[in-house]
Amino acid sequence: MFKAVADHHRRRLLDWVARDEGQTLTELCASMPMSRIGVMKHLDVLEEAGLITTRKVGRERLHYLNPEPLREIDSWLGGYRRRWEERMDRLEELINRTQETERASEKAKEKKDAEA
Amino acid sequence: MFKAVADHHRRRLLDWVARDEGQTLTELCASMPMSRIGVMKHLDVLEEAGLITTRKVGRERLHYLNPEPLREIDSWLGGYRRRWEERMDRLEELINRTQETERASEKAKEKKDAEA
DNA sequence: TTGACATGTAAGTAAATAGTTACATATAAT
DNA sequence: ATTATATGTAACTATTTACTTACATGTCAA
Repeated sequence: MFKAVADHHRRRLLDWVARDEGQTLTELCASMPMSRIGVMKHLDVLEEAGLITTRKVGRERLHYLNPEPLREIDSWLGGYRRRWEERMDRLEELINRTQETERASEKAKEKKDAEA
Repeated sequence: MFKAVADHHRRRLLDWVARDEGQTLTELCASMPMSRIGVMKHLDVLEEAGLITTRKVGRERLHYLNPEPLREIDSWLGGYRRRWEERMDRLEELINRTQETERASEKAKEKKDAEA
């Protein structure tokens, strides 16, 4: 599943399906820079991963999104979300400290200017 | 980058690095079911993707986490998070309706029992 | 029913991936 | 100085991936 969305072509396809559900194969092909078969195979991979479902209507195949499996990625990411927030906090703190230093040296300069 | 974490061995390695930063190559190897070179190559991929950084100290190489690039995955996922919550809501609603129906038929049964 | 259109299957290919063994180098410890 | 430890590099192999072209089937529409 992770591998299914690791490919940027497949992510684009999934985004496309999500934006407008019920598209046919040929409609989806139009947005991709490759042969119909290539697109079909990517869609097969997405379906295999459970990220899209298909329904056959007459001679065409319609594609629908199933976002469910993506929760797995989300929950894996969960543990790391904390980490980059921590980093962000540290960075913010650093910026604050830098600004304090700047303010301090500015004040010193003002004082010096006043003395002169 | 997506491809770097698409592999479950690499995800495990990354989790391992995250849990205890500053581990050496051989320490990390201990947790993996493959040769040292195999592990090294996976770590190289993770480093290439910017997910870990390394520092050489003496004869050993220490590994540190950099969670930053994972934000890209998080933000890509963002658009879909809404989707599965919607689905969840619909499901909940369905459950509520079902329970109402059950309550209704239960009441009907009570009434019938009372009549009898 | 015949032609056009949408999809499906088979088979082949070039390149990337995931792993290996064998050997080389650099540093620490005795 | 020698030996053991930690890492690095090279070269090779098997499998998977990401495509392709050529052909087959199924369905709509005139």
